[in-house]
Amino acid sequence: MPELPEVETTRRGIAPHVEGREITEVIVRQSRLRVPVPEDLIERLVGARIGLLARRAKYLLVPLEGDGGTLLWHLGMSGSLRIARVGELPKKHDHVDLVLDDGAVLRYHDPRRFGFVDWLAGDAEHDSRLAKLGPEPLSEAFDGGRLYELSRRRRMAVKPFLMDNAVVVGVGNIYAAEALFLAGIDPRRAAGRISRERYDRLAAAVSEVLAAAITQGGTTLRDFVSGTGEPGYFAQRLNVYGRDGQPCRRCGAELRLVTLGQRASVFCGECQS
DNA sequence: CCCGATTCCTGTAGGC
DNA sequence: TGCCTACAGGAATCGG
Repeated sequence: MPELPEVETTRRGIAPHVEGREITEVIVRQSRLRVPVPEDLIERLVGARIGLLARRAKYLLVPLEGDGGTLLWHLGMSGSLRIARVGELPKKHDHVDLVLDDGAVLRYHDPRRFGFVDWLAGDAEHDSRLAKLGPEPLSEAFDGGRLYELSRRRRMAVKPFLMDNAVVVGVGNIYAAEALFLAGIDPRRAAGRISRERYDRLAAAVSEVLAAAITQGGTTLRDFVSGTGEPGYFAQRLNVYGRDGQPCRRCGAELRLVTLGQRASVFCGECQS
């Protein structure tokens, strides 16, 4: 399931194949995604040239040179973008193709259709979905002080607090669980009752786990593959996510499973307090 | 304002 | 073997 490291891995994988290329054809096989594919997407894209790819939170930004606007792409939880070739037959759930002028095809696959591709006029930063996002977790704007200040007098559990995109972006269920384990914090603790020192450790753990996951090419649980088709290897490094009932890698205690904010949350009752 | 519940969707796993 | 159900989850939206 694509979180920030998987989106970044995708961006890096496809960028060399699409940047500077002209879009010659657009094929939409399924327009009913999380956000419907814009009806005028094809006419807006054909003939446009792709600029430098960017990422904001879990959104992939595909700028179109000149006044061509920007594609805002979200992979949802089962989406992937990969490079195919013209003539390669689409598989089930291959919803959108961007055919490029060198015969490459940027192909969007998404069984659960929680993702979407939308078109924005002009600068993406003004889009309402992006405007209210918190800082990037790997930027200097994100630190323990921010977590501490925003959490005062808030009673919600720290794990859903950490997954709030207004607090910090790109931290989904997998990496929230992993960061809390690394920081030794019980995911059930009220966000407003955690000390500044512990939030410093948590912010460092978030940055550490995300950077490590990007280095490993993301986490492949079932079917995530990068833009060039390789799986990610971070799954082997997971300490708690998906490991309930198994022994803690640090102390050997049996990992526990609770539900927080409607999300499965695994933690070690000994190492996290 | 805060926060929990609901919704979208389909592949997979587990029970019987 | 096959049918059925529960579950996975990002983020918008709704309601208390």
